[in-house]
Formats: sequence, C-alpha cells, structure tokens
Amino acid sequence: MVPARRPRTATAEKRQRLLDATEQVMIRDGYAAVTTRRVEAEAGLKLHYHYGSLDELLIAVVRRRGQQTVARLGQALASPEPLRAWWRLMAEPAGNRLLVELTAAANHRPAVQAEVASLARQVRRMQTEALPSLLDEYGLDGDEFPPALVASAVQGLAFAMAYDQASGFDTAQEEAVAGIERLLDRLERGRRR
Amino acid sequence: MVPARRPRTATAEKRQRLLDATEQVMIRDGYAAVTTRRVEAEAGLKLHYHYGSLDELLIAVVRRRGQQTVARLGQALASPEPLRAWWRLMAEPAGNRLLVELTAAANHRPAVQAEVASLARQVRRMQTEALPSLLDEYGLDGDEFPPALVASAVQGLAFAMAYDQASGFDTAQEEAVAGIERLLDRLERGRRR
DNA sequence: AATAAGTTAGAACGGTCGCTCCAACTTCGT
DNA sequence: ACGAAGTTGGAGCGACCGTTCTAACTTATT
Repeated sequence: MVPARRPRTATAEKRQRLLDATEQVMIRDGYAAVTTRRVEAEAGLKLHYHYGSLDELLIAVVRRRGQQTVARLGQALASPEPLRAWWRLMAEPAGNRLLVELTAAANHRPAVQAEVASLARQVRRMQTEALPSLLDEYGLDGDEFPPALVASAVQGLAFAMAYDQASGFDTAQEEAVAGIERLLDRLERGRRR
Repeated sequence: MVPARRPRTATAEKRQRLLDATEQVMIRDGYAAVTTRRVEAEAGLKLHYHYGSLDELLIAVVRRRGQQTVARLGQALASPEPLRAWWRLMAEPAGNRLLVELTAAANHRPAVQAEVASLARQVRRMQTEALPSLLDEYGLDGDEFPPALVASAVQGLAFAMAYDQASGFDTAQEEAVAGIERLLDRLERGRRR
C-alpha cells in the first residue's frame, strides 16, 4: 500500500517507473501479459508496495495517459494547423496500441472501464466544442459534417490506420497515408481565420 | 484431437456450437475469459476433443467469421445501395466487438494474428477493388479520395462508433449516427450508374 | 554510530489456467 | 443384442496468477 507517512523523494519517480513498465509490457505483449511478476521484473520494483492492486495500477496508467492526451490535444487544437496537429496526435502508433489494450482490458475490469469511459468523454467533449468554429475556418458546412461525426471519423480513421500498420496488415497504407496528407494540405491551405 | 476416421453426423454441428460458445464468451466477457473450462461450460461439449488447442479454436472462429463477412461484403457491394449496405455491415455492434477482442487476442497469439491479418487483407482488397467504379458512380473524385483511404475511413468510423456505443462512452452518438445517415441519403440519391 | 522509516526479496496461500489421460458412457452398423 | 467407434466426465499435471506476509535490506536523520 501507499505509505501513510513520509515517502522518500524517489517514491514519486518509482511510481512513474511502474507506470512506464506497465505501458511497455502492455504495448509489447498485450494487456493479459500485465501481471504482478512481469511488471515487477520490468520495473525492478515491488508492485504491491506502491500500488495496492493491479486495478489501481491500470487506473493510474489511464489517468496519466489521459492527462498527457488532454494537454496535447489542447495544444494541437490551438496550434497554427489545428487539423493536422490533431490528426498527428490521434494517429500515434504507441498511443493507439495502448488504447486497444486498455479498452480490451476494461472489458472485464469495471473500474478501468469507468476510467477509460470518463477519459473518452472528456476528449470527445474537447473536440466537439472546438469543432464548430474550426469547421467554419476550414470552410466546411457544419450541417453536412456534424462535429460529433467529424470527431468520430478522425478518431476512427487514425485508429484503423495505426492498427493496420502495427499489426502488419499491409493493406495499402501508403496510399491511405498519402491521401490523408493531401487532404490535410488542401484543408490547411484553404483555412482562413 | 479431431478423430481420424468416421465422425458422426452431429460432429460438424458440435464444432459450430463450440465456435458459437466462444464468440458468446468473447463478446460477453472479453477474450481473456475464453478459457477451456468456460467454453466447455457454455457449449456443453468437450473442447480438446473437437479442437486440439485454444489457438486452433480461435483460428476457427476467425475463419468462420471471415467467410461470413466476405460473403456479406460481396452482397453489399453488389446491392442497390452499395455504400449504405457496406456501412451497415461494418457498423454491426456484435461484429465490431468481436473484432476488438480478436485483434487484442492476436497480440500475443501469433497464429491468430496471422489469420486476422490475412482476413483483413482479403476484406480490404475486396473494398479497394470495388471502390474505383463505385466512387465514380457516386460522383466522387478518385484522386481526392483514394480507395485505400475511403476503405480505412469507413472501417475506422464504423469501428469507433460501434465501440463507443458498446462501451457506453456516451459521446453524442445520436448526432454522429444522424450525420452518417444524412450523408448516406445524399450520396445514394446522387448515385448514377 | 544509532535509530527509525521506507523499501525489497522471497516464500506462501488458494485459485485458475491449458492440456493430457483414462474409464465410462452414448451412438451406430451389423 | 452385440461390438466397435465416437464422445464425455473428471481427475490430475505443472505453470502461473493476485495478493499477503515477514524478515531483511537501504536510506535518511539525528
């Protein structure tokens, strides 16, 4: 359990190392490989001293990742090329791989499920709030492309492409990536603020 | 193991029941819940007599599902409203849920991974082959929307929406669904062959 | 140097896993 | 009715699981 009194200065960093190790194992071998002994071996630390249970550890992973994502999404949406920055963020292979595993793990870990759902809602809200004015800047009709749909589309497309790539599906990725880049170029070029 | 000589007539049906049970458990409790004892309990059958290993069983699940999907995709792409039919097929909740679990399971089961990848390639090929003439019918520019990109987009969007729905993310799904339906209406209406 | 607190190693617990094995049961052709 | 083949129940194997526990080790403060 987390010590009740005076944790050493290195303790915070140790907890981070445990989260790093968990992500590593999860990305490399899948969520089912995230076991006490394997995470401990990867981190060289005692799991149950720093986190009370595996659920607690996984929730901490979701939370940390979520904070990073929220911060970076905010920066992306406020950047000079919001759409491109947004796309780049969502298309990151490691993040998507982790997302697959976390959502799969959440299926039979209700506590994790709640945390993932809460994060998903927050991210989606940020997007749908930013989108109306953003779509306008890009000259897109908000009726034709409802914010919720655009958000789902960006998320889903990034997810699909990252996953195909990570899994070596070899499904003509170059063509799709090139298409996206061309689309982004065109949209960013035609943007007016 | 699979009997070497004369399986009874009911044997084929029993193997199907095992696949049904596996899908059930997978959809209900996630792929990690697919264990010998649980599948046997669900099916009321002896697993290792009909399938030599869990890997073999999972591969059979992928194969059967794959054959169904390929057949239905072929029908969809040849139907009166190809785009809408395609979308409906890809957006099926149960299928997507199963796909999530299978891809997650594939992460640490190389044999399953190979089977899923092979199916993904086949499905994607069907789509990218049908798309050029299809896009033309719908009046869409093939340069602006490369077939590989459209295929990824349909797959990814369906995946994202089905997953949000299944996980109870509650991320303004109605708006996105309504947007899709309107888009499909418009595209199907403007189709000329 | 001594003391106290943070942290770890390693054993141990009950439980579940994939898979194997064999005796028993069911089904079927004769 | 009988025998052979298909199929199952249930025990059992070694392995790994999450978690708890205690004795030892490390580190910081006095």
